[in-house]
Amino acid sequence: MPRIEKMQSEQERKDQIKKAALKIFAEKGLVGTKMSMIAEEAGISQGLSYRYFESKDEIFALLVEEAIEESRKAIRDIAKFSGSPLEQLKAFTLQMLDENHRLYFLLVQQALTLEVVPSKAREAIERYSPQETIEQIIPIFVRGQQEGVFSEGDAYKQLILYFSVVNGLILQDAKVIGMDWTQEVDLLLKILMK
Amino acid sequence: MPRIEKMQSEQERKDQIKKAALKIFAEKGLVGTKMSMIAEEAGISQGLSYRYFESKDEIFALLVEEAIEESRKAIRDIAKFSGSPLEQLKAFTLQMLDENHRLYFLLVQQALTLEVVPSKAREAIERYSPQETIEQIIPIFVRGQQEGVFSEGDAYKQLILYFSVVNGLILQDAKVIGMDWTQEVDLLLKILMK
DNA sequence: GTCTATATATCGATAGAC
DNA sequence: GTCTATCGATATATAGAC
Repeated sequence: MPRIEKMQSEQERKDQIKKAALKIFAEKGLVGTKMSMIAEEAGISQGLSYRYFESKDEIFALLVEEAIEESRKAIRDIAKFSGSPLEQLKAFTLQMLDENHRLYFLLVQQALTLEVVPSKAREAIERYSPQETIEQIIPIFVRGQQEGVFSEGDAYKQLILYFSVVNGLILQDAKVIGMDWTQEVDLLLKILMK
Repeated sequence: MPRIEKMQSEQERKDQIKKAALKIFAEKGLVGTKMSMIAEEAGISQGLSYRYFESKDEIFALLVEEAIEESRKAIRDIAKFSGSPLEQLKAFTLQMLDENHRLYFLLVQQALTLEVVPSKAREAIERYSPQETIEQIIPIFVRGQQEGVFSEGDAYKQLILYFSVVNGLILQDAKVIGMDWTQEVDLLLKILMK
């Protein structure tokens, strides 16, 4: 008879470690994160993580892949969301700024920018280009342009700028003085509007 | 007779190491930067840096202080710059995005956000609050409001958002697809405008 | 399964040869 | 003045006790 309870526990343990690791990685980056920090955050001993994961790099790569998948999912969701182009972009922006998504975005940012990443994570990151995100949003933006809501001109260029701005805000949010950016999304969207 | 040539060489060596260190620190952060990376970037051996600087932390703290001084100088310059409030803010923004200033801004960002910084750098950073930057720009912004160029409402809040956005762009710039943000400053300024 | 103790690798910093 | 070799500290990863 299979001991389902035990299997659940193992998965829960893994999730517990991953959750702790995500928080620290997103804040401190790969090299800035020590396994002892992850262990402390998870409330376990330093050595125990290695019963559930092979290495620090493996955990990092795993989280990066999850983060990218989450990002893709967020883009798919925006298409389903019924509303004007402006409302769709606003909803997507709010989702990016959402507490649950922030850590993932920060992690990808770390992987994109800050360090020599493990080869597994490197591969995932290379497949995941900013262009990929933008290109899926272009149709929505163009529709907004046709309706006279968004500025004319190069859609790709404007969206790259916009999402750089949002990404930048997420990066800042963690540290800079407590401010609820979600209230300010309308200001950000002015970048794109006529 | 003093050997001026030798003294120049020593200072030049120091500057060479500092320049290399700034580039790596700005990209990788304090813990992500290895002394071997700095040495390689400067084209010297790993041990030689220690003839010119006491420690990695000392170089980092030194650069942070220089960066903050540069930032303060940029703010002083904007006041001297004659022009409309909009032109002044545009000039300041362009200066922030300028290649020569970017690395310094990135470094301060690293010190503000990513890690446990050496106590010397910590002190400099604590004296240098984002508020300090904002508060000096508020008068310019308010003048623009009175002239009907900028949006009404809380000047502090709007400027915090604006500079978070610019900081975010600088952070992205290093890695995201080659794009000359300076051409897009007018789009950014729309955040502040009516 | 979890912890403590330890082997191994890496990096900051120093010493010594040239 | 610069490099190479090495020490000491710290961190990753493993081994062994419970």
